[in-house]
Order: sequence, then C-alpha cells, then structure tokens
Amino acid sequence: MDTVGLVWFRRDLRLADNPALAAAVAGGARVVPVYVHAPEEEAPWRPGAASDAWLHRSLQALDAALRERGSRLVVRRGPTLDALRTLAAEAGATHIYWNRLYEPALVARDRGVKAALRAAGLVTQSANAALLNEPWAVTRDDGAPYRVFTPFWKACQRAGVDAPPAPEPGRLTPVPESLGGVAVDTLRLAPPIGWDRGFWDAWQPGEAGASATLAQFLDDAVAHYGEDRNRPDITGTSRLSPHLHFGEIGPRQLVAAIRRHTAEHTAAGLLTNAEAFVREIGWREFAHHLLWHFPHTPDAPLDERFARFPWLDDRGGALERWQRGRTGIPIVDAGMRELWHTGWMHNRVRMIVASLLTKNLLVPWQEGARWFWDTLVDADLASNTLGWQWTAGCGADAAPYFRIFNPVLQGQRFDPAGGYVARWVPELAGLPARHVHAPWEAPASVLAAAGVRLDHDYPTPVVDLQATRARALARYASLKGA
DNA sequence: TGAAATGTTGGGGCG
DNA sequence: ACGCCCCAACATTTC
Repeated sequence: MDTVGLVWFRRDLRLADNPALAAAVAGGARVVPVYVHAPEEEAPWRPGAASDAWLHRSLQALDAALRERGSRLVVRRGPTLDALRTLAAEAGATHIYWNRLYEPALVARDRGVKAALRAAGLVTQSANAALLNEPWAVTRDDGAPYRVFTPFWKACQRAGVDAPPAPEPGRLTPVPESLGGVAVDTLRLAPPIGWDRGFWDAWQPGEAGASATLAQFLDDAVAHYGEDRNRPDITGTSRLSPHLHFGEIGPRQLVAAIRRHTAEHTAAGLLTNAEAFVREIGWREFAHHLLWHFPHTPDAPLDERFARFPWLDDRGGALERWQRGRTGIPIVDAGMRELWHTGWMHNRVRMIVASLLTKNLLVPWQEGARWFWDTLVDADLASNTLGWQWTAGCGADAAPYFRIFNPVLQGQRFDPAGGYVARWVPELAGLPARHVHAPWEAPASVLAAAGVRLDHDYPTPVVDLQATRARALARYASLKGA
C-alpha cells in the first residue's frame, strides 16, 4: 500500500461501475479522488447554466458519498494539467486514472494532458465508463463509421451490449489532511439569483438520485415504455438523461438492471417494452459514435448541402417567442416552459418544438441547439447534435426534410386530454380537450367560457402552420440535386 | 420517430 | 334488381 493514485473524476460522478476507480483500488493504491474545474477547456461548448446548476449538486453528492466510505473529493481549479501535476506532486502520486470522454475539445485536451503527465514520469490509465462500446470499436465491414442507426445497432449487438458493470469499491483509504482544495460553492456553479429553484422538486442530482430514478422507472413505467414514452402528460420515460450525462449511472448498469428485471418479472409485453428502452440507449451510443467520427457536426451540418440552406434572415422576434414559450401554439409553449422551469423537456416535445423552429420558423438548427445547450440539465453535445440535425434533416439517418410535424395533430395524438398543456400553459387550462391544442380555431363562446381572450391572455400563433409548411417544402425543393 | 393529397374499396341509401 | 352516388375507411403516393 505504498503507491498513491489520483482518480480524476470528470463526468463519471459515481462510485459503482466506475472502472477508473475500480482500477485504482485493484492496483492497491491509496486513492485520492479529484475534480478539476476548467470549463474554458470545453470551448466552444463550455457547459451551460442549467448544466452547471446540476453539476454543483452532483459534486456535493459525490463528495458526500466518498465521505461515507472514509474518503473525500479534492476540488481544484484548472488549467487541468497544472492542477493534476501539482496535486500528484503534493500527494506523492505515481498513477492517474480516469474515464474517457468523447467531445472533440475534451479528446484533444485529454490527449495533451496524458502526454504531458507521461513525460513527467506518471503512469496514466484511462477506461470506458460511458458507453457500451467505444465509438471506434464498431464500424462497417469497410472500416467506415455507420451513418444509419439500424445497422449500427445490429453491429453493436453483435459486438455485445452486456459487459458487466465494474465492481463497486468498499471502504476507501482516507485522503491526507494536507491535500487542500476549494469548496464546491466557490466554483460559482449554482445560479446566484436562484432561478433554478423549480428544478429541485423534479430532480435529485447524484448517484443515489440516479439509482432511485432507475428503480422507480423499473417499477412504474418500463412495462409500458413502448407506448407511454411518447406521452408528455404522464411519466412514461425514465428521466435518467441528466444522470447519464454526468455519469451518475452508466449504460452498463442500465442494461444489467433491465436484464435482471425482465428475468424476475413476467408482465405481458415486458420484454418488448424493455427492449424498446435498451434501443434508446442504443441511440445514445449512436450519437457518441457520430460525434467521435464527425467532430465538426456540433456546428456544421453533416449533409454539406445544408451549408447553403436558405434560412430566414429576418426572423422578426420569432426565436425569442419560441425561447420564452410565447409562440401561441400550445404544445410548443408547454414544452418551452417545461424546459425553462425544470431544465428538461419530454423527448417527443423536443421533436415538436425543434420542427417548428427549423421548418415553420426557418431558424437555423444551431440556434435551437444553443438554447437547449444553455437550458437543459441533460445537455449533452453528442445527443443534442444528433437530435437537432435529425430534426433539421441534415444529419445521419435524418428525418427527410419534408417530414414536418403538425404541432396541433401531435398535441392531439400524444396529449389527448390536454393535461400537459394545462400544466405548463395554465392560461389555457379552462379549455376543453378538443380545443386546447388549437385555441385560435375554438368558437368564441368556448373561449369566453374558458376565460381566454386571444392576444390578451394568450397569443395567436406566431406563424400560419399551413403556409409555413408550404414555404419549407419549397425551400427544400431548392436543395434537391444541389 | 409525419402530414396531406390522392387513390381504392365496399357498404348502404336511393331512384 | 340494378346502377348510381356518397362517403367512410383504408391504402398509396407525394411532398
């Protein structure tokens, strides 16, 4: 027990299934857990405000979990390389362990850090905590990356998606008092004016919160996941996305838990529904695969023809109305307000609001991606990029551009009783279900009875859905064959 | 993980 | 009985 190993936490903020931590423990080292705060090293995609608010609490939760095992989290400020070198010298560490990340800026940063640490005589060891398969481990027979989900996912399953989680450590060695750090509070991650107040009714950041959320999903929702995942008015999804983003739980743990659950329960259709959930984990894998192989895609369309797409120049405040949930289209405004208040939006609604922004409003998808980046607690460069390029029709396996959502029909189909709209757009709560998704078409008597004065209590639509659909189709036609 | 237009089919009302 | 029309229901095509 002579050696000392740093375990450099990044977005793997858990003790279970943490292969870097497990490797340090298995190597017999005295473990010094460290987090280095250096958001500028993630530019041009440094984490947004909602993400920071989550991180603040997740770091506190990690520190608490480490203390329960006799250790603690040492928090330092970047630059990362300086911080790690200094701490290694102070602690007498010979080894540094971490789990890999896949965003372009971090891949480059980590490569440099690794080379410099090795040059300084330290042993470095990285591992995979975030993915079922590494992005480079699954390729087509000709060696090229996949661009279509279904063949990608088949290849993943051939490669195996059932790797067992890494062993959970028991009691850890104490961190010497002499190793100082800064308090999490001083990183100024939490918003000073408390606009995140509404977040924490819905969320419990940290590994314990992730486990509880998974347990609840297995108990309540997974058995109907195939259908109910599209319903924003009920809890039909896992709501694990922020926990996954920060690595408070990992995909290997999810697959293992699903397998265990389906082996122990026999509800009708459970296997099919559970597999639908595993497939969604597959989409997360696909997003990381794409970002690794096409690192320019957070900023530029994968389909180069879209570099010349005629987005609208004069947007007349439409982007701002979309951001603030004042488009006059109820399902869209409900989603944008859910996002603002909770830092999260149901995935079906993300597609609907993204379709409106990129197709009906003709705002470049990058504007939507940036807004999501700053407001989502689960903002993830890989998933965000895939989602926006998919909607805009310029990405891998993208929706054909002419696949334009009608938010009224989507609302009627997936929020049939209007409960989701009533919750987030309370000024429309008095409208009967059959009118709540298109108040501008409701008879005057119905509006009066519900106490809704259009353009007073609630806006009329920012655009005509039929006309802007036709406009989008015309612009798409201009791209064809280009 | 679309929507809307267009085409097809078959039952039922009716002269 | 028969042809005709209407239209809902479903399928196919187009964007």
